[in-house]
Amino acid sequence: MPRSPILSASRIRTAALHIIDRDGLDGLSMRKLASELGVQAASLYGHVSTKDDLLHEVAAQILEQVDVSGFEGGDWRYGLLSCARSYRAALAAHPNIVPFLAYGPAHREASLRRLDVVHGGLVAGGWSRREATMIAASLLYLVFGAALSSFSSGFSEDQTFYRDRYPNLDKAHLLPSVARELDHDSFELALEAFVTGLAARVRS
Amino acid sequence: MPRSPILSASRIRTAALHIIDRDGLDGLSMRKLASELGVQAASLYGHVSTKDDLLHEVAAQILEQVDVSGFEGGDWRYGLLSCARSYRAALAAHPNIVPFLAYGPAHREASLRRLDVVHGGLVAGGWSRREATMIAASLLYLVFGAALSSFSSGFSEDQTFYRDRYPNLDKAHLLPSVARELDHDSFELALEAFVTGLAARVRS
DNA sequence: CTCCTAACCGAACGGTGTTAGGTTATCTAA
DNA sequence: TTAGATAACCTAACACCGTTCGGTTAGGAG
Repeated sequence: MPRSPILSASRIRTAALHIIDRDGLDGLSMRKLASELGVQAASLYGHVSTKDDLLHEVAAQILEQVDVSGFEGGDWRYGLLSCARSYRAALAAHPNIVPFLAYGPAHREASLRRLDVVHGGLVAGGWSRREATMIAASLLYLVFGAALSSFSSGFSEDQTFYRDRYPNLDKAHLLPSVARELDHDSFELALEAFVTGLAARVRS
Repeated sequence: MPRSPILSASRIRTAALHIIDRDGLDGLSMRKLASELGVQAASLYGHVSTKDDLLHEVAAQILEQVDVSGFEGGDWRYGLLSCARSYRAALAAHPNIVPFLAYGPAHREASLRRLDVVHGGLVAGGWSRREATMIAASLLYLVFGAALSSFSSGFSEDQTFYRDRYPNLDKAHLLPSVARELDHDSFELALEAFVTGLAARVRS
């Protein structure tokens, strides 16, 4: 073999994700990525076919961490809760890439595999196929909505900005310092209310 | 006054939204926008400070259509349901701009004004301020999640793609032809389950 | 020692958002 | 009627982007 490679698909993926986490999705450029790897931009294309493709690979890597094993016990409620929490945790670890992840989850192998498990678990739990599809979709709504429109990255650090303008919002709990906790609690509230509502529906 | 203007902020906004609806968010460039307005790209900057700013103006215009008057009757459940439906309808009318809309809704004047109303309506309905904040956040999760990770733009038209690969997903109801209806029904399911779950919580 | 070949580089193409400075057309004031 | 003011638009350019083509280089295989 000629020349030992200093690049690899895995190293590129790792560096790309690091840049995205640090500089945002728009902060990732092939030139910057190459530069941080000690290489010229053109060299990347020996390992990655396209920037879009690279992003999909990074996306798949993140989605691999979503755990749907909670459905194995046969309890669809526990399956739903644990899967949603795992999903959210995976997204919350890399919030900057969520907008990309949210675009067309149904085209992603890793996403479909998990969706299939969720769907199967729901049907096994007594839901119709159509209902299972809708519930799985709702789960994605919640998870992606929570990861995307989170408070953490939403409100200004300057509390006085909200004072007088929005009488109901001028509260300390909107400060970014507690926003992370609020995001978590809001997601838990939404998730539990959703599952509770589903359970109520199955009983009637 | 010199020379009658052929450009205006409003005309630019309208054309921009039209391009976004037709060609997607990435399909909007200042040069293309200018071209469709019969003008050179630089001319746009007399009416719009920045492309990002233009997008925010378009976003605000869309958010203005969200109706939160449902809270006026004093019934927080109805308020929540009607506001969520109105919100989703506004987003679903222009799905391509949703990824931009989802990014930092808390920085947008129009969004905050509505959030304030929702928050107030929930507090008036007996929820604590913190609970009201979390419920409002949950509502955004649902609405943006539904608008963003919708089935309509998710699954392949080619049904055979899913056959054998994902045994639980190989169903006719995943076809894009019915995906729009499925999206709507899934959102309704999620929304009603969520509100039902909240009502159950308030009763206990 | 030579050849082969994979890994990387330099330079370029067409595209992007944005800006500085110049032109043009119309309205106002003398 | 004409001169000036000025808003609206344009030309040209900058720095960046993703991507490609053709070349160079380093190291193992014969």
